Amino acid sequence: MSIRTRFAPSPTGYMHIGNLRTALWAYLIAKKDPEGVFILRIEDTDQGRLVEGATDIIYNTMRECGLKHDEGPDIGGPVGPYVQSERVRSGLYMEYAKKLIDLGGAHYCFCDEETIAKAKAAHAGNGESFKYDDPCKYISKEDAEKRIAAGEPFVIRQTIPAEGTTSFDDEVFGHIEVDNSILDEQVLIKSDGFPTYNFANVIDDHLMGITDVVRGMEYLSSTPKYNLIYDAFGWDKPRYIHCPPVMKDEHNKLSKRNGDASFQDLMAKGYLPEAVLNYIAMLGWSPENNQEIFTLDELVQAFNVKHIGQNGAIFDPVKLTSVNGLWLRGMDLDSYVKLTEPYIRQAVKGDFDIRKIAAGVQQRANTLCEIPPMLDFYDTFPAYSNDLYLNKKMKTNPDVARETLPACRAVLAEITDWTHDTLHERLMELPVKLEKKNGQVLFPLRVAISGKPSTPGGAIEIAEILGKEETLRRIDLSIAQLENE
RNA sequence: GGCAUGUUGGUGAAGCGGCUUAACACACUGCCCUCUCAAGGCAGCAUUCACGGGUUCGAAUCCCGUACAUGUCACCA
Repeated sequence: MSIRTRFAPSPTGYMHIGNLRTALWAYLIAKKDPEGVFILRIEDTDQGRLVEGATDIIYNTMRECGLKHDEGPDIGGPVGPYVQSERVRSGLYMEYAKKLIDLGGAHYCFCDEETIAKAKAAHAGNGESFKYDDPCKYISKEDAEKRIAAGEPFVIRQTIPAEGTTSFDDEVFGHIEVDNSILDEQVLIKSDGFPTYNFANVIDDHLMGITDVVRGMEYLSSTPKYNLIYDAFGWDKPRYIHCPPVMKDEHNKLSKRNGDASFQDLMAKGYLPEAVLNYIAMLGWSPENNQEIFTLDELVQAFNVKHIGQNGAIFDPVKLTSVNGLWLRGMDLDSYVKLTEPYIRQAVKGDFDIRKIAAGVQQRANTLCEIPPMLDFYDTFPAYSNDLYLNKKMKTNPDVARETLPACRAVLAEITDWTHDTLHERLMELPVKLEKKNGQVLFPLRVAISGKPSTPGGAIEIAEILGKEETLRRIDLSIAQLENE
């Protein structure tokens, strides 16, 4: 049987990184099987928490990442609808809930919240798990139905066997076993007629033929309850892959509430979707070899549930930045130019060769946002201090500059073929002639035409891009500044 | 508080009884290269795997206890 996985987010806000990673892993697990199907399902049974536009964010993020689903609300599929609120309307969950009541796996409950809260308060601090002993369990079905017909509000709760244990084998955490006595008789159908996550999720996973349930480990301890439902219906249970959390630091999970990085934020900060995906795939998972950079397709090939770890992984923006830089540097120049031109143009409005500027920046920028600040000296020659000529390693200082700069100027003024090769050839004659080191000639030149302590490119590259006229103009200004000191 | 799960360096982590005086990557430090900064190359960076006990000829790897952390105990997902 081919693998079917699903990503089932609630449209309650932005897509955070932990969520995205769950989606990615679910995708990888499905796609590892050539016949595998990856499904997108929207879980919007909590009408009160819906956030407008949240569904679009989910679609957009998935699309930007290249996580294409095979079935989902927007593209349909054989087991739709793929939005839970639409399924509610067909009465589907209620129907299954009633069936479950007949099978002894659930019961009607008329207790109000106050009663339950009181029972809980009375129990507090006695050293045991609280479990509400629902008196409604003992109401006969006939009586219950009479009360419902009379208009009394009700919920449907799961009925859990008082004794015994329930266990399952998680693909990541191994064998998990709990006493039924501590399992909560959770609400399956709310008083508004909507199912809870706990119920809708089980029903839909079964109806949609999900073979591998991939979700956060916060569900680990409630999984036995879900299995009890599968068992009551006599359904096959899926494989479970519970994912360890993605943490912000040692103590806190990444969460949107704290304003932690969402996928959108990372895009705005100049990261590539491919790099983000690449990085988060490895939060809690590691490949069998030492490969670090993976395309999505390579991830599909390399991914293996057996190598998912059990402990929470801290999201490290520094490492992400490094991975992003590797991606950026690995691009061919054409694609790089296309990608970065808007960023370059933020800083460079003048008529310069964008391609050459891009080439200089490619080996240096780790994120797209680092690009503009590197390039601010092209349009306007910045004010700078003569102290910039002082560099111990290069053995340069303002005096050296006073000596070499005029020589550079003279050589450059004569060049008619303003190309990288010619500039290189002619400029490299100078150190020999002046009996200086290369750095003593080229370092001051670079400072003199850029006005910056560091630049994306050396003197020759920058001079080439600036053009002859502007280069000479800047040298003249710099020589004048040196003499006025 | 009950229950569940986890604990390898600053970070991600490999390892799952001997090949480990713990791989790899990021970060950091130093050196090399070099027209700056990067990139690249090389080297250094846990004598030790939360702690305590046990099993074993042998343990990061198995068992028990302690501590700590996270999750869960909602008509939220």
